[in-house]
Amino acid sequence: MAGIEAIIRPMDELDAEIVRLLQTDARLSNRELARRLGVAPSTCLERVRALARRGVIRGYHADIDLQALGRGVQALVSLQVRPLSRTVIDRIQGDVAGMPEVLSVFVVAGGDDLVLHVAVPDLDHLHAFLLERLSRRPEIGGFRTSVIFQHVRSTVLERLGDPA
Amino acid sequence: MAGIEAIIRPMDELDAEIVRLLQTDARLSNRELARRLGVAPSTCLERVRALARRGVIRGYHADIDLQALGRGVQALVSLQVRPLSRTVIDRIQGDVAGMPEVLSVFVVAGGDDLVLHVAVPDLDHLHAFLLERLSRRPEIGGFRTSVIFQHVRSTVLERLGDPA
DNA sequence: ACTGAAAATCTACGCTC
DNA sequence: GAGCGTAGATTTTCAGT
Repeated sequence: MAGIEAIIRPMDELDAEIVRLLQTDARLSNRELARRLGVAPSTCLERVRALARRGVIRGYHADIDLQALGRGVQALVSLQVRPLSRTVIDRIQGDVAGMPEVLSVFVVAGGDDLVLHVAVPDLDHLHAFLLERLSRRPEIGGFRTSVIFQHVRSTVLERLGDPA
Repeated sequence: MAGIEAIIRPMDELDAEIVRLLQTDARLSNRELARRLGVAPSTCLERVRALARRGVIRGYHADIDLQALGRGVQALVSLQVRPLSRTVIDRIQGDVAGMPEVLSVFVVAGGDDLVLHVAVPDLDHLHAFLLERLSRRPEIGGFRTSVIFQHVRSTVLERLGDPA
């Protein structure tokens, strides 16, 4: 089972290449995109729109340097939630996702229930965040913090598995 | 200490607003961007270019639905590296970052040394990845896998801390 | 930082296969 | 139905101020 989108409308080679190129540079002009694909601009435009309509392309975002935002210190915070219920998880998740320090929230299975990726100005701010924003919440059982030395994201995501 | 960029060239309110808007929609036309900021398009264009030149804007990327790529199953994999040396960490990090299953790699302090964020077609593929790509490596001491039920990313990152 | 004008691009639409 | 070419509208871009 590989996602319902693949059923509604399979992505052909042209779509895949568009997705690849726009992951690398979302500001490529439609004209340039068409040139690289070897198709007419009008064709390319329609493809890109269809991909957005189908939800394959979810948006276009500028990638900002965290240092420049004064947030050079990053950490992963793993935490347990109790009681572990849908309601409590959802509430905490919503709350933490809204905190400015938080880049992303993972709801996970296993020893931990939530993992937060946070970015703050310095270690003092990290400490304050942990003590004042997390420790105080009674639904949070305990947490473990790992400071991040380095973070590498892969630039282009390709389709994986069963090639239709 | 809030990042060297802030020293080289402080970001003013206009820059901050550009960064905010382009994080939300990287495909905003320069014209529209200028309109929302209340400045001339030429001014806006120069600001955007300067932000890219300074490295504040690191790039523009299309956000692709993982389901559509046939990668609906995500997990966090925490692992220990041994012997824990710069050389070994760097090599493993480079290797795993190149694996198609891996979305991102965190080098961390604490109980674990590396945390991988992976996305695969299904649980079988996840299992195979763990056994065939990770278990076999002698430098990897052990690992713990947490399947991800939900992942929320914050859409716009703001500057934090000491407002100059 | 703005104005204006030339060059490039976007995109709607009718056409062909 | 999918892709193409054209033409009119829009945008980008760079002088000069």
